[in-house]
Amino acid sequence: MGTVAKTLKLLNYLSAFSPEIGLSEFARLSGYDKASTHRRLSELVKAGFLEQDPTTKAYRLGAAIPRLALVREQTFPASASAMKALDRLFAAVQETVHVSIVQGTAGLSALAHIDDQTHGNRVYIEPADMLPYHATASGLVVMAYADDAFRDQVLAEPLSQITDDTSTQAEVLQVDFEDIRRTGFGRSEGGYETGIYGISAPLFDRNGTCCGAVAVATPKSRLTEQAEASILAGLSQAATDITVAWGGSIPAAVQEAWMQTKGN
Amino acid sequence: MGTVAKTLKLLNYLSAFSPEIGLSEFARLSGYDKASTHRRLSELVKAGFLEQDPTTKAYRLGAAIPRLALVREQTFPASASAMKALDRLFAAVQETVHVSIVQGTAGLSALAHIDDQTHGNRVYIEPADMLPYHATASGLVVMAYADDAFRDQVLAEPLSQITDDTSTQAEVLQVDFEDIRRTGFGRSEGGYETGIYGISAPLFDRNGTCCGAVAVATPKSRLTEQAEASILAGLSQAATDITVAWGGSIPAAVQEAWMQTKGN
DNA sequence: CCAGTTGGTCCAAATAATGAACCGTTAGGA
DNA sequence: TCCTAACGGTTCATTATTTGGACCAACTGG
Repeated sequence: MGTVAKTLKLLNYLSAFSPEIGLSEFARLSGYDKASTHRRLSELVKAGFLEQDPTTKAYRLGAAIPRLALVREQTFPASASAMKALDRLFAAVQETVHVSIVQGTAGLSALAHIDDQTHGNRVYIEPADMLPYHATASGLVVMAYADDAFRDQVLAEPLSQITDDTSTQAEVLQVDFEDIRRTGFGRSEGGYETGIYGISAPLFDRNGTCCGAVAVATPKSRLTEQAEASILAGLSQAATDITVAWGGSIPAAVQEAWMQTKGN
Repeated sequence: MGTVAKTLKLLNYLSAFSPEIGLSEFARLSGYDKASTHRRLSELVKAGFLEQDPTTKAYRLGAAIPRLALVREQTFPASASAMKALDRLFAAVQETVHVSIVQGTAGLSALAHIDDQTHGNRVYIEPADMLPYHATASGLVVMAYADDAFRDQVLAEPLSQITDDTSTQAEVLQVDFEDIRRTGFGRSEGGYETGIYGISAPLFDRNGTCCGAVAVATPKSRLTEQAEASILAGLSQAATDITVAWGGSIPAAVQEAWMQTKGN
């Protein structure tokens, strides 16, 4: 692994749950010594990717981040266009919805979300949280439409048991992937949070690669047949809208799968 | 310069004007050979900071960027809180307004902006664009309140002549800085764009460091005495609001300077 | 068909990263 | 009060990585 990769990996330890981390903690998390870790952190600070609290000495994400995000969003308004489609989807299903994008083999991260505010029993999405591929509807649908090399790489690493219902065996997941490819929708029943049912549809970039997913999360109790039909229709519409807005197109195989599934 | 710094510098060549750059162009811009540049770009792609168009082979900002931006914005909602203050400022002055933050010695970058839509003759802000310290009202006010080491570092590099009215002599700027510290407001008359008058106020972080600026840009023709008084009042209010929202506070010296200036 | 461009690769030489041991400081406990 | 253990940070001989000239294949315009 190159020096740059080791250095940038440090940024991944920062999250909404631990937005500030000190030197020793970084060293422990990364498995490197304090000297190397300190030099790496200093370089990230110099580049504006981190900034250091002068009193607590802890490191947090720096000013270069929002700048680069603006450049990307202005060039390629992924977030804005996703939000428009999410608005429509939310209006149709009245449940928590979100769009997430592939972050290498590490997982998916939520790019945009609308939280259900109407029901008492609702699902929250933690934005910028890394979602595991094997335990979420979004992750499963991305895996199902990813190329073999990517899938093998993800499955090669140990799959964490997040809830009692998480599938951690590659063989079981392979069967799930076939189901997903047949229906065009990903599903996860309590694999990430107990009692939460997730349904997802894949997003494709201009190269035809599956680069993310749009998903609805709902307590299983509210998932009537009628609600599910509305969710499936909304998801395929949203996935198409977002994919087109991103310059891609839905593969014919996926469109056919959707037609068949919704026809039932 | 460390390998990481050289690698991350590549990201700075991407902007709203050239959102995609190829290998040879990167090598030319960075002054390094193609072999090293290629390895660096590949590492950034692996880390998700860049992605490569498989047909044109050009590199653009990757999916890791929006994720980190969300983490930062969720931890520390700089953009959201700035936007609230900008809304009020815009309502008061009815001219193009923006908030920009320090990006090391490279310049300032716009974090949020509201463009004037009402007038025929209006000023546009290019978000995520790097604003030079010596040629903008925002840059000048930051320089005036920066520590000597930072100011010397910026002035040590050659100052580009952007318009005919740009001041490029350090001695002239030093006088400007004294004016700014006396009034509490930065000013630039056509230094960045001919005919545009900029007025700015400094923002301070929790360490008391000047970390950005809020500014109003207007055609000089609309800058009546009355309009200017309204702008100065709006700017000091907005600067205070944003600084407080960011966990900082306006130094007493700046508050006094504002009082005196507005009292005239 | 050539000259000049593009993206990308190879490998010996040059350079930068590494980490055990170290320092100064702070915080808590006996 | 002392003692211990944590913290952030630094030093420097050892070690591993980066570097860049030369090279290749592919494409483009004359």
